Amino acid sequence: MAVTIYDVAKLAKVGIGTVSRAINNSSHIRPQTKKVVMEAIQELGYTPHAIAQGLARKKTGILAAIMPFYTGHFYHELLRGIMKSLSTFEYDLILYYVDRVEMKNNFLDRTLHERRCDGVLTFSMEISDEYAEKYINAKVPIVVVDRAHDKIDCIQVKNDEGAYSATKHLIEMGHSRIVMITGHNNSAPARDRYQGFARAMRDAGLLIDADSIISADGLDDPTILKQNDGFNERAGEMAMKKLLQRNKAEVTAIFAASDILAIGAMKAIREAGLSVPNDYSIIGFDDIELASYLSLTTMKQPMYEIGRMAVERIMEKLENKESPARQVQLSPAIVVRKTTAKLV
Amino acid sequence: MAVTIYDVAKLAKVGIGTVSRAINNSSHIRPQTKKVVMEAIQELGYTPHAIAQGLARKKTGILAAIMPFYTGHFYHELLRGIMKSLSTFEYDLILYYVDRVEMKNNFLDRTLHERRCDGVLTFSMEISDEYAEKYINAKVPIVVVDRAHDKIDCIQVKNDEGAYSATKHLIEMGHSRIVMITGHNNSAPARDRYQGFARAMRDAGLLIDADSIISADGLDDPTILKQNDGFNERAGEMAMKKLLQRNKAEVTAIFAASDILAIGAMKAIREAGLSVPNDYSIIGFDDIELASYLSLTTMKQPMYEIGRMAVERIMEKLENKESPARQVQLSPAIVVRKTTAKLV
DNA sequence: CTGAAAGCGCTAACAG
DNA sequence: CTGTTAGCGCTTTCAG
Repeated sequence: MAVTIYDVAKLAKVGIGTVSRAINNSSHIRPQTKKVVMEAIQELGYTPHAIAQGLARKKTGILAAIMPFYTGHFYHELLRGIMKSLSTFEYDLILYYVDRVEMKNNFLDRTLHERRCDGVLTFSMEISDEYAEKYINAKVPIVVVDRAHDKIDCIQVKNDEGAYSATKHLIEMGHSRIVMITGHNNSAPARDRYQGFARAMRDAGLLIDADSIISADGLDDPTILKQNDGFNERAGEMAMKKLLQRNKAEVTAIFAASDILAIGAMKAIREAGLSVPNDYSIIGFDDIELASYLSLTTMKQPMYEIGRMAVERIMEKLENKESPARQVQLSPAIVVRKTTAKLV
Repeated sequence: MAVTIYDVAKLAKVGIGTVSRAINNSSHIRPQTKKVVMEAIQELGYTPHAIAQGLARKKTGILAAIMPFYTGHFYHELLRGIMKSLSTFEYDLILYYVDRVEMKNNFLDRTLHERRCDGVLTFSMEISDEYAEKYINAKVPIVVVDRAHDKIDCIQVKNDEGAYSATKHLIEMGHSRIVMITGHNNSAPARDRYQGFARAMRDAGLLIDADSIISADGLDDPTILKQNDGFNERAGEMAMKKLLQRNKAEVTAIFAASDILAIGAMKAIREAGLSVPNDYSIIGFDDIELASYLSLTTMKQPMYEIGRMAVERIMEKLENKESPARQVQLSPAIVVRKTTAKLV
């Protein structure tokens, strides 16, 4: 058997309570006593049993991160920010990867009841009012990333504003016939980004109608919708193909609601023998790693920063469970590369 | 306070032992009794306290994954395989992200002593004999991924064989002046891949000398080595620049020991006003996501599969701690895309 | 300041 | 089959 607090106590000739005080640097212990205990700990190579501590302290030192599976691009930076920040707080992270929607509630329930973690972070997942309430009642701190909820803490980018800036950039480049390519209409980012797009168009006095938007919903291939709310490469490709067939309209620019959609669209453009930005200017959203390699102009979401903030926020809530919910919104920044150009 | 096993016992009018039997589907319980208990559990919405279970059972239901930080590319697929497989076994995963080498031993020690997890997976990290021994003595199952050790379980790709195939592909395309660009000479994959490269050259009766390899070690910029053992984009770029300056040699093909190095090299080639595969054929190693977007010919490492196997192997060891260490090696497969061409 | 003792919530003998 | 009890290893009163 491994060495326990009793072994240390025996060797140091003190009670186990004193050992506990020594390792939890309690102030109620004489420096000299502490020294003796520490030496015994050294000698035996003792490390507290995390699970036993957890049970006694009623806290685990663990956070849960529930995130969707499909898109590696986005989440790596987020994770980096989270892990970096977490190490400051001496907390560990359990990863729950959701690859089918049905699993979502399962994980939410587990974090709610199993008490394996002290708090939870969710990513790009709608949280229903029902679950929001459950978390509040159970007093399990939660922060929702990349999605909004007015009753609980959340951090996300200003989707509306970002879409507005993206569209405005296109307009400033001289484009007036602009089409938005987007994912599943039902998803919150799709809706918010559409609002920003439409607002920018209206503000510039430009025409906007049903033909101004091609969403994954309208595409033939039904499997397209399944993956990542329709924000996938194939959806972008199919949407662009659809646009290319509608050759009547003199569209000159595309606002893609995600980089992946933009990449799919560019593929379709290339395959049609056309080129970017000569035939079409295109701007994406996210600034995933691929974007820089493909020189895609896009709206940058500060993923690393968001990850960091999410952790800091949840640590605050862990300190003070009564701290009222706070909705944080960050502004995405435009990154101009080579897929957008002045209309000649 | 949340509902405990005592509440359930009281409501079901049984002892807590019986409740325990019911939830752990023990065979020593009358179906009728079990039914009553289950109903009580339903009614109260009881979920066992994972930490308390862990303490009593002496197992946590958690695996630790210790992985390096810097390269998102490689690890996403690996994680997917792991998580997918893990869900089959009802195990959770704690992620330890190593972003400075000094942290490595810290995490190894923690998994060894803290007993927060039942087993550990390490990735792309050399495990010293000292630690290997510690794991064996402590009887904590470990499987080492993407690195070898003869005393403990490990899974990796045949680096030597992969490099051989890559080089052979170049040779079959008619190239004879081939240079290998690689990371830190000290890293095991760099060494193994060099062996494969050299063997292929020799087998084809081709010249191989000091000029045939440019490693990150020989590069001016010292920061290059820091990141990911010299397997980074900048190192690839600098190495290629160095080669381009050495214009005397009529090198026509490059074997890059990783895709990221290849991408860096291609950048340098492009910036020199040359092109791939016209001026240089280039093949990478890994088949990261970017590779397909950039049409890079490369050696594919079956990451998802490796992740799956790592989990399966560690579950076996969890079942049977005496199971002898096993070294598994998978063959990488060539993926021919557009950066390699016949020499004309 | 420090030792003893009472839990934390559950599992696993041990009787019956 | 089932209730009771003794831990699992640690924290935290509670006396002293």
